[in-house]
Amino acid sequence: MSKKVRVRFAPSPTGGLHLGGVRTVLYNYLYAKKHGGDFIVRVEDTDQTRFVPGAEEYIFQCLEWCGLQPDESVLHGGEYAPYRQSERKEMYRQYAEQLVKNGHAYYAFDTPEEIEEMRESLKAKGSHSLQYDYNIRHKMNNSVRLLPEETQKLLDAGTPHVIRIKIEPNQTVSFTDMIRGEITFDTNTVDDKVLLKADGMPTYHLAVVVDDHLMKISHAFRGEEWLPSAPVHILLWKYLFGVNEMPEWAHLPLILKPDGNGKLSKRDGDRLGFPVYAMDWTDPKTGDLTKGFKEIGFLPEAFNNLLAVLGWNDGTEQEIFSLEELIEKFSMDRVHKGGAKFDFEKAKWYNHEWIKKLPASNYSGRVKDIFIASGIEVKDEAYFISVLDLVKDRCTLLPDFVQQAGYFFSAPQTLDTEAVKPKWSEAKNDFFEEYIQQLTALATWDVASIENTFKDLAAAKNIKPGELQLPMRIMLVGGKFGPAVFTIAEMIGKEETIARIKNALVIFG
RNA sequence: GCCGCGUUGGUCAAGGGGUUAAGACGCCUCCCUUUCACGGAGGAAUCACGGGUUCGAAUCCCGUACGUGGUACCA
Repeated sequence: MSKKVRVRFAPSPTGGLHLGGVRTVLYNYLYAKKHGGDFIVRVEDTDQTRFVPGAEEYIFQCLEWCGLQPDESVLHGGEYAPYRQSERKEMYRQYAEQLVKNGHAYYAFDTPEEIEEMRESLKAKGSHSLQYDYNIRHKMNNSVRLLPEETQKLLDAGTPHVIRIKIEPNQTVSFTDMIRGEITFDTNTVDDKVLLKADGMPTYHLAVVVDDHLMKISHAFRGEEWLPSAPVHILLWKYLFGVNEMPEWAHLPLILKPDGNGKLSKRDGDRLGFPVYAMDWTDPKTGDLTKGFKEIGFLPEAFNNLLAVLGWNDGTEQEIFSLEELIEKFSMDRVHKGGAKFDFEKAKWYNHEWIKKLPASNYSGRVKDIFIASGIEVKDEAYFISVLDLVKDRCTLLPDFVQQAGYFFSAPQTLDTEAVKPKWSEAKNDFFEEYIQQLTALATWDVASIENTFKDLAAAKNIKPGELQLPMRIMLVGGKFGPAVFTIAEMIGKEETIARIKNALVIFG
């Protein structure tokens, strides 16, 4: 029972990486790391019709951004290679044949049209099951009905065929799910799933069992959408390798759309204006770009955090967790059974918390890129980071820094004159004219000097300093936001401060 | 239709026979700050429904409703 923990994430490289997928990765990763095990990524590319160029590389880029590196994968190697199912194609047939030999599977020669016909007639009869199962398999074109010679003849002639699992009726299949406990199925409701397709590729059902066995997977975590096909997998384990060898299962709850009902999909993100994919994904066929969490300005720390607690918590009031803490505290039995609606507002809150929590140097590189893209030049790295640290309380998404810190690097393009003009007066104008003089004469340029000069002069002019601070802020910042105004003056320097006041005076006057 | 799984404020959720049913997001009010945030104090808002079991049910059991997933030679 002291089997080494080995878990796997098995994506199908068909497009963008959905946040639910990332959460599955996360839970796998956390479980593996907590128990000193291995995290494997196996590419499930058995459907050649759904091959999408670039999708596989993209998935690994997403994992890298999240900091969830596999121990074994297509990219990272490992002793159970290859990790791409298309490259393991030859391995699967023998298991399928073995099942046929043992009477647990059979060859089926039905064409798609014939199957369609079968369903139509079943529907016409008012049957509530349209499945290819024990009820109808002896009426179909397969080796259950055919004589062995007939079957052999078709096989020899190279007739296209699949191999289907033969589900015995009137049985009960049950297993223990780490999250849901005992789950039971009646085999009468399970259909004869295709195991090996006509093109020789396995379906997911065969491949997942064979590969989990070959790769010595100890725990299999996947989305709840797989629950209905679990009995097929259990049976396969039973017939092929024995249920004692079977990994422990956990079916993770789904992530639902925020409004209405149903699984969260890319479409919902487009419709509601938030990302669903981890990173930007461009469909190579249509050229359509779908925005990712990374690109709209999320921090990987926040992304992991918010995903981890969407369906899990440690039982305390803690909400902010680093990856290390998650590894330490994660446990599958505290994962929820029910699906959770995704709340983008809360997601943003997590990012805000992480921006505040982390030193700006942690993400200054990314912010710098955003600045450059906005046409703002950053020359002094240390100054840049100190500015970011000063304003980070005001930023929820990385691009917010452009608004919140841009004026430290270039004078505001526009001034919020409406905030000043109604109360503007000759006296205030005089104050600033004279303030410029005094600032120019200032020996030391620091917050205290700038502020004291301001207050002394205001007192001398008999104007409340408060009435002058907002204009001063608009002059330097352009709007009603930002940290203490004298701190800003200190940081942008004497020359720049005076220049901005002068410029504003022209506009206000 | 059939099968599986689920259901605590608008959302994420703690609690698993006796609690004033935590906390967070969002919303509202106030304090701090003559900016915006941060921070702090407060507020509105919840156990899907119906039956049991029990002295006592959000908690256990059974139904119902609702939701959700599956029902492919897709994963």
